[in-house]
Amino acid sequence: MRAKFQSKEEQRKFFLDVKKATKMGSRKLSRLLDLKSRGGLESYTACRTSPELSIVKKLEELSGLKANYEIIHNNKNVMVKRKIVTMPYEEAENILRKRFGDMHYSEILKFIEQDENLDDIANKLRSYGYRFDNHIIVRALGSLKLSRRFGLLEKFDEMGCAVLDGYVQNSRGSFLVRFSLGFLRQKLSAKNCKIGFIINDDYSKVKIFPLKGGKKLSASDNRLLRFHIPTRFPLKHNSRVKVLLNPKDFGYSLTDFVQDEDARKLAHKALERGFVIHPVRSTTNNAMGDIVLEYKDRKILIEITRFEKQQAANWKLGQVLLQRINYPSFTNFLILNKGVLSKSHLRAFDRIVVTPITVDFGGDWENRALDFIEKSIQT
DNA sequence: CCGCTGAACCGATGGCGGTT
DNA sequence: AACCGCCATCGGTTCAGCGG
Repeated sequence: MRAKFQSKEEQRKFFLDVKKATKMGSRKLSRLLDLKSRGGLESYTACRTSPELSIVKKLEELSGLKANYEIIHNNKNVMVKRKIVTMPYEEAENILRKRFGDMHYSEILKFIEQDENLDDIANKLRSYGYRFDNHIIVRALGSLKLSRRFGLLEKFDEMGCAVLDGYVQNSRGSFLVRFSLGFLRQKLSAKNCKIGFIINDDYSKVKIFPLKGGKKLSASDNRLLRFHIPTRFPLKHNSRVKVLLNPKDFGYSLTDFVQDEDARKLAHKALERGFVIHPVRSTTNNAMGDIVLEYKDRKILIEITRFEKQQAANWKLGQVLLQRINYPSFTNFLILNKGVLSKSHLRAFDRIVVTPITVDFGGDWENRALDFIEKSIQT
């Protein structure tokens, strides 16, 4: 059983008062109470833990003082819960600057960036002649480390970012965010890519960025990438977040992220002509066609198919209808071979406002398609 | 005040399986 | 290929206590 004081201050005051009243320090008091050492009394005085009830009672008897507390049954410790809580960044910076000075503080930051072990850093500081309480300093160091990782030092900026679908799940005390980016998976895991992340205000978007000394962006299986987010961030089990990343940060461009090969070719040419690639990546799942371009405030959804049989037109018709329904504000095009569409197909595409562009997929088909798109948008 | 240590806890990482 | 559910293990961080 433990004694729970009203506040840490009251607890500290009680132990100090007892020492004063009895004219004894922790050493003598511990001996009197038959304690193994005086460590416990020190911890109680420093409010690291809430005190054992029997000890408080004996101290009350000894000193004649009355303590104000409630009794906690079957609870080992009520004051300091066994839950890992990171020190706020500002507090950590304050403590470290005050204790080690600006110069050594920047050196500490360097150690953190190099992902040095916290104990190693503490020991290095000791080797400089500093003396300090591990309990506080290592926590402060841990705070610096995590604050960097959690993007607490960055501003949320989604300029130039690709937007991907992420899935959140609980995973033994932390959230696991997974997202699909097939081609990048192998490259990033080969590079042993470390990342930090930053979450926007309404917790709907997570931006990741490469960070030395960050956490690993690891592969979940053959296809998915994933990373952990601590439970201190209010995400939800089995929910979705948008995962944002700037391809440039990772040494890629947005066109590299285009999944379909023909669409990627088209995207390259389109960029040269002043089109912009829509940040939300087209996948088979979001029915956003093969690529979405932006041009003069228009969003242009393009589906590309090399099919030559007429049956293929039937199912493309269904596919683009789905795209029209999901993204009614977009302007839709279908790039395909000549002679695939019958007259009734043409009427159908016209009805659902999708413009077919026929090409031969040879020579410079990309620019010819883009010519067509530019022209049809201007009218 | 300070420093050390064992252990609890949790995050990171490696998987597996299955469905759409 | 994307989506989803879950497990096991390992090792780093933090806590609580002991003691200089």
